[in-house]
Amino acid sequence: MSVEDEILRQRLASVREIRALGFSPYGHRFDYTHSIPEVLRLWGAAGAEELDRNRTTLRICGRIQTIRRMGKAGFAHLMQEGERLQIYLRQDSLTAAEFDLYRRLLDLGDIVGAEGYLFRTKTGELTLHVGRLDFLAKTLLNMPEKWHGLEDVETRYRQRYLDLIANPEVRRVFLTRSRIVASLRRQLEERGFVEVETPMMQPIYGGATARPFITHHNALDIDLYLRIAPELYLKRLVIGGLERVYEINRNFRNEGISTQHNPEFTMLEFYQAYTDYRGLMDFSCELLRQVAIDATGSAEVSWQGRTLDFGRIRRFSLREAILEFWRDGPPPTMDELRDPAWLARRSTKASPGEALLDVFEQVVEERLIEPTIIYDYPLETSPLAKSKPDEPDFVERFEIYAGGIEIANAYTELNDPQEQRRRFEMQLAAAERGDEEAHRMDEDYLRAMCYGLPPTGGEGIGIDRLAMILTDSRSIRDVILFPLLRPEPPLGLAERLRAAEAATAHEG
RNA sequence: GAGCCGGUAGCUCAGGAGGUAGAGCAUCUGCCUUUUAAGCAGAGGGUCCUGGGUUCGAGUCCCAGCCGGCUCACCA
Repeated sequence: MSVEDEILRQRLASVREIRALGFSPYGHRFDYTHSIPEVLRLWGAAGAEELDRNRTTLRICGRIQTIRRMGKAGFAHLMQEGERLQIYLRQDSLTAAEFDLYRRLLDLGDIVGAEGYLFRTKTGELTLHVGRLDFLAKTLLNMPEKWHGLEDVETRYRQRYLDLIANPEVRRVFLTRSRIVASLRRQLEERGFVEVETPMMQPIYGGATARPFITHHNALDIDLYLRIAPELYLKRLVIGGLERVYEINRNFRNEGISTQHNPEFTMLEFYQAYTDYRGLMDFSCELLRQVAIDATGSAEVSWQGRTLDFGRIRRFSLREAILEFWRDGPPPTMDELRDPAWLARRSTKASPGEALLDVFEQVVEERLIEPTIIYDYPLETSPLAKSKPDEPDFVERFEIYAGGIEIANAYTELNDPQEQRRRFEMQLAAAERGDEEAHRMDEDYLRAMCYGLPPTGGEGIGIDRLAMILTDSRSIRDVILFPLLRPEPPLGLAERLRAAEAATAHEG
């Protein structure tokens, strides 16, 4: 018999004994007077005499993290909400059943409730002297090892609950992620933005360049696409008079998986009527500075051994950045960056604009460690952005980089329907040349634009990537609770549970 | 999709010139009423990822595959 099956049988035998002693192995409501973090906050600094003088009865609960049995007494640590408190149990303070429960039937990972009073041990640790012990939930499988936690990356992702139990820093990462989202919501709400939800299943996908997931609706007998972006729906809402809207939700892109890409990822998109990309740059700087403070306590964030200052976000135009960050010999001149022949020598891309962006991505992108705004992008790569009045081959668009990755993309929205029609037609031509990711013609969106989209600025912020930066995480999987993995083969657990149940039933 | 690295007990990991598989934690038994990586004494536990091949003999060498990680490509 394998170790796991042996443990399974032992634990199921314990379940029967716990019941026989009058406890419930899968308990019931437990009204604790204080959570463990509350206990630590209230009494963490209280001295031994003070605790003895003001002896109060508390009820606490949590998962058993360590247990040290010493004959007629012993200690355990209970873990709740990421913090732990020691409890002390002794034979002469408990009923026979309670002591038996503690002595023979508690395993690491079990969830218990305890009532008692606080004291300090010889070594000074705050500890609950238990007068009543309650059983709340049994663990049937071995918990991860206590010294090293859970290291196996695959298990950490597949069984995130174990990761959260065993690795306190993982818990902190996801709490920080939650604070990031809360901070963004609060800041947007304070400025009058309205949160909305737009379709995830779309008949025509758009708003980004990516391959989609396709699904099927049976009753309507139509294929639908999981959205690659909410952009076109949010702008319809701006047309409808929701002048400040935002959505924080999932996008789905049928592309490769990497440390920076998960097929489903979370995006904040917000639109503000009557502003432009300059206005959004200023807003973004405030937004990111405050998010950094709310998430980490400081606008200066440590990332992979460097310090990123979200209080001072640099700004370069795309072409300035190429000159600034050029490392491969003497930098080109601004005239060369404007010269299609020069660009064609530097990139295999079809058009000068695409080639310029290609050069930027080769030369600059990974060097943008410090938070940086890059603005003024080539028109060809931005089918939904308004062009610059004085430079029609470029659009009023910027991206924000930090840690060498793109975390935001924003532009002044194109609001001329005839120009939008021409851009769609350019995309169709690209699609005919074989560009799988080219934008589709979206006449329904064109119709909406024909009713008048006010001058508007719109921005998307990649929440997962922002969370990576603000939690010092190297992989997007470390900030997504359940990243996509290939499915596991069948576990055979139901069969093992059935066998163990049959075996212990015979013993009983 | 390509390259590199990895997969040994429930967990964390050693080991391996080819010759019956190791530690710590966890589990079980015994002792222990202020311990805290509790301690002490003993015991059980393995498809060394899978399938082929070479060999008297493969966990170790070779090939293929599976799963994962990293890098690159695509992308945000």
